[in-house]
Amino acid sequence: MAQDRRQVDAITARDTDFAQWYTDVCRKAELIDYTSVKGMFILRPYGYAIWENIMHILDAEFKKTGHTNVSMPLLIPESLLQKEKDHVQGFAPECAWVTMGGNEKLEERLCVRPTSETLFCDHWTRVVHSWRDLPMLYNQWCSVLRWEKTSRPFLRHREFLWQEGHTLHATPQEAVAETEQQLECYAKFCEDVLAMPVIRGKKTDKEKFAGAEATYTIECMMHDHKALQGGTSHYFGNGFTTAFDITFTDKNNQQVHPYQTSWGLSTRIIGGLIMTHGDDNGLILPPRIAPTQVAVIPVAAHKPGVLDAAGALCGRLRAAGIRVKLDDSDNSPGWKFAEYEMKGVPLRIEIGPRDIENGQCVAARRDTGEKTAVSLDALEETVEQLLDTIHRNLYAMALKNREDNTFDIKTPEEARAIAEGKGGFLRSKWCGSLECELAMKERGGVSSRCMPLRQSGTEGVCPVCGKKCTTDILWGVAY
RNA sequence: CGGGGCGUGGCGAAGCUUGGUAUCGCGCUUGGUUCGGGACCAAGAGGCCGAGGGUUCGAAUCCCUCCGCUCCGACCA
Repeated sequence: MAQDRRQVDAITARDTDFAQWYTDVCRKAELIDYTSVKGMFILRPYGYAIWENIMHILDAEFKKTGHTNVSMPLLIPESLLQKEKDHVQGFAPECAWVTMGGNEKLEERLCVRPTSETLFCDHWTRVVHSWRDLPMLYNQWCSVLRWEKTSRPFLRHREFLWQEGHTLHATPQEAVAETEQQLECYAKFCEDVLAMPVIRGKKTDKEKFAGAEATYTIECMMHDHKALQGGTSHYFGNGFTTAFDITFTDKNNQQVHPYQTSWGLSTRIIGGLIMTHGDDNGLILPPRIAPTQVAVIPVAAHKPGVLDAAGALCGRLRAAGIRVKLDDSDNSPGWKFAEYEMKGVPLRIEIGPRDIENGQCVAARRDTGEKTAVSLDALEETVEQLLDTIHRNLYAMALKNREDNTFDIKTPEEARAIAEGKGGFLRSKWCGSLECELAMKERGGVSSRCMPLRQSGTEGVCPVCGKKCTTDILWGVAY
């Protein structure tokens, strides 16, 4: 891997200062711009193009499982937000409020939605009557607002884009199955499209969503060994539906409360993408999500035949369904190489007079830097293979990073030593008590990430209280 | 919200201690030569120095207030 040579001075070296590297990449790859309001970010065309691809792919998946899109209001009356007490306690500290309409003070202040459970519930009280109305399988693509104190591009915006799925079911079993199905949908998406290995797990009571009965998560490890929650799926039981008095008549002619779920994935995942795959030369985008999969660079473009050959090559790739961009600007080839590396384009193709003579082009992989000559006779197949190889290599490298940095720990102090050193996921047993979880934070400096769905089933002892228990849990430092 | 660093053409910086005509690199524009890892030459354009107030004959520079960015904490599905 020829990655030790940094081509782009403008980007801080990743291992020198990871946080600065991250910010540099967001800016230099033209993903994001700052605005005059703290915590509000602009997704520039290239950044938004990544989100558009995420939307298209996920939206199609949601529709395969029967979900439909809706659009809910931006504002929530305070009285509505307060109907479920755990929920309002969780969100009230970070709500922004509208108090004026024109020049007049509003009778009741309105919260800018931080999440829309209450809006969906309010709607459902009016439209759900019979078991025949269930399940309700709704989703919306929108932005929400949370008044965060500190903000970072993609990882923590005050306003961020996401999708929030909200569903209602006749039985708890059905609702739990929905929660699990959507978690798996996110996990597959991360692995198969974003080349991000994830751990499917369940949050502890302390870490679960305000108002939820159970919260499921996919946890990803970033290159700096910190954890990022990639998406969540919640099972609500009938807590909200009881608080909002949503009822339906079941098959036995009984009035009962339905069971509810919600699940969300936000632009934060783009931050995860950057921190999972990026390197010293900038962003690296996995091929299946990259807005541009192949950048074609003509070399000595002024010489006869070069631009034509480059154009023909692009046409063939485009016809094969590959997202390709021809850069015929008058920047030098070297400038273009650096530019597309910074922007994480997975594959670059160079074509110059020498190649044309030999009936070939040169393909350069973004992940390894490796250059190979590609015969024009086998162009489409070779490019498709290379893109596929890049996806698998990115996944494998991310997985190796996670496996190499996951450690078994026996005490909170052992956890602290690792967390304060190189960091990583820390694996132990857990007795299930809040006291021990808090002690891990206090003495170990780590928070619980999740209890993996795939449990070993073995018996061990809680690292804090020493009680015998079987639950596997992962700890770590999170974004 | 606490502690540190920072704010000067589009970007990155120097100038501030010791007040006196706005400086450099990159980028941008035009023309020419180049073109296989961020090319070169020449000529240009572009800045009420984050905002507001004060001190002074005079403020990028000194003093106060505010805002923003950033890092570390706290907080945060």
